[in-house]
Amino acid sequence: MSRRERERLARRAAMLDAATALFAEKGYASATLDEVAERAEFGKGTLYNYFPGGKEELLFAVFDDLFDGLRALFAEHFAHADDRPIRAVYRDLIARLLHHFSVNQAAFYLLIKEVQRMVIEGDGAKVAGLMQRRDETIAMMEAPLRDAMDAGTIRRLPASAVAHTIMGNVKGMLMYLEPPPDCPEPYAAQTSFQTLDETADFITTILFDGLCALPESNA
Amino acid sequence: MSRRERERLARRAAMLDAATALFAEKGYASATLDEVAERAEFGKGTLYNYFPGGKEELLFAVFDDLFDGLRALFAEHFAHADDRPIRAVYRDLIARLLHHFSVNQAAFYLLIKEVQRMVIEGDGAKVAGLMQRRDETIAMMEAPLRDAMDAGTIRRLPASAVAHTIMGNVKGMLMYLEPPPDCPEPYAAQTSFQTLDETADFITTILFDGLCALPESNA
DNA sequence: TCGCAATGTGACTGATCGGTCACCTTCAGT
DNA sequence: ACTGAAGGTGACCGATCAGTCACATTGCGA
Repeated sequence: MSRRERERLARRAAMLDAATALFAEKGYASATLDEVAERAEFGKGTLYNYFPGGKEELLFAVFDDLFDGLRALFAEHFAHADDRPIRAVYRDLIARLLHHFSVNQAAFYLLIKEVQRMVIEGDGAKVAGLMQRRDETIAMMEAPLRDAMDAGTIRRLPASAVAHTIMGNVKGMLMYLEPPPDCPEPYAAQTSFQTLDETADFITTILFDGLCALPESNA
Repeated sequence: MSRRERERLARRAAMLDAATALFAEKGYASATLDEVAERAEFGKGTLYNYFPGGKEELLFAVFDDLFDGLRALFAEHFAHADDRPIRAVYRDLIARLLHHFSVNQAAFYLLIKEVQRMVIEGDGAKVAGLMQRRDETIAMMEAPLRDAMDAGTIRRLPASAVAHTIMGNVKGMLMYLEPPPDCPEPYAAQTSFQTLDETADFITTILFDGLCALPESNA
C-alpha cells in the first residue's frame, strides 16, 4: 500500500509540475499534452491514467494547487500577525505576495491569465467552482479588514472589494514591472522600482495613505 | 476613387467589428476565421484581401482600434479638465473609463485578456510594439499627475506607476463586479456596488484618500 | 520461477482550423 | 453592350493535437 501509493503521488506531482510550468510558459491553449508528457518523463497515455478528464482536468488540478499555495500563505501570515497595526500587517502581506509570485512565476502567470481565460471562456459550472475558490481565497484577507473597520482604524468600505483591490494591485504591479518572460530589448528600462520592498511600499502607500494625504510639507 | 474606397473602408470596418466581437466572446485562440467571415458576411478569402497577414494581423488591427478609442477618451477628457482639482479630474476620468469599458465590453475583455496573452506568448517585436502602444496610451494620464506632484497637491510618486495603478484598478474593479459574460447562477450577487458611479467613488477614495485617512470621527 | 493484474506507452485517428487558389461576380471604361 | 481587371468566394489542403487503445512492462503473490 505505502510504497505503491507514495510513487503514485510522486508521479502525479511530477505531472502537475510539468503542466504548471508549460501552461504558464506557453499558455493552456498552446501547450500540448505531448509536451507535458515529455517534460514529466511519462508517456502521454499515462497522463490519462492520472487525469482521466484530460487536459482540462489537468488545468483545474493546477489551479487547485495554486490556490492551496495562496491559502497557505494567507493562513500563515495572519496567524503571526495579531495585534500589529493594520497597515503594517498588510504592508508585509503585500510584500509576501509579491515575493511569492516573484519566486513562483508560473503561479503568477496562470492566476492572471488562465484563470481569467476560464472565467471568460469556460462553461458555467466549471467557472462557478473556480470563481468560488478564488473568492474564498481572497476572502481570507477580509476578516482583519472588517475588524479594523469596526475598530475605526481604517475607513469603512466594502471589505470584499478592498480585499480584491489589494490582490489586484499586487498582480497589477507585478505585471507592470515584469512584462517578460523572455523580455525583448526595448522594455524593462522604465520600471520605477528596484526591489519588491519598494514596490510593496508603493502599493501600501497608495492604498492606505492615498495620493492626496501629503506626508509632510512637501515641495 | 471615392465610392470604391468608401466601400472598402466600410467593409474593413465590418470585418474589424466582427473580429472584435468574436475575439472578445470566444477568445482569440478559439475564434475561427470562418466565424469571423460569417459574422462579417464575407467569404473567408476576402478577409485575406483586407488583412493579408491573416488572423494575427486582424488581431493587431483590433488592438489598434481599441487603443485609438482609449486615446480619444483621454485626449477629450484632459482637454476639458484644466484647473479643476486633481482629485475631481481623476474621479471623472475613472468614471468615464468605467463607462467606456462597460458600454464597450468587447474592448474591455480584449484589453485585459488578449493583450495580456500576446505579452506573455507573442514573439519579441510584436509584443514590443503592443506594449509601446499600451504604455503611450496610459502615459497620457501622467502629465497632469506630474503637474500636481510639482504643485504639491498630491504625493510625489513615480507617475508612470501611478498611471498604471489607476488603469489597473479600473480594470480590476470591472473584473470584480462583472465576471460574466454569460454569468452562471451562483454569481453576481455579492458585488458591493450598484452603479458605476459608486464604483468610481470607491476607486477614487482608495487611491486618493487612502484606507487610513478617516473621513470624520467614524464609529 | 511463474502468471496475472495493474500500469505504462506511443502510434494512430478524427476533428479542427489557418491559409490557399482556381473560379466567379462585379463594374468602370469604352 | 462588351470586356477585362479588380475583387469576392468557399472547397480544399496540410498541419496540429486531444484523446484512444492494443500492446509492452512491471512487480506482486503464490
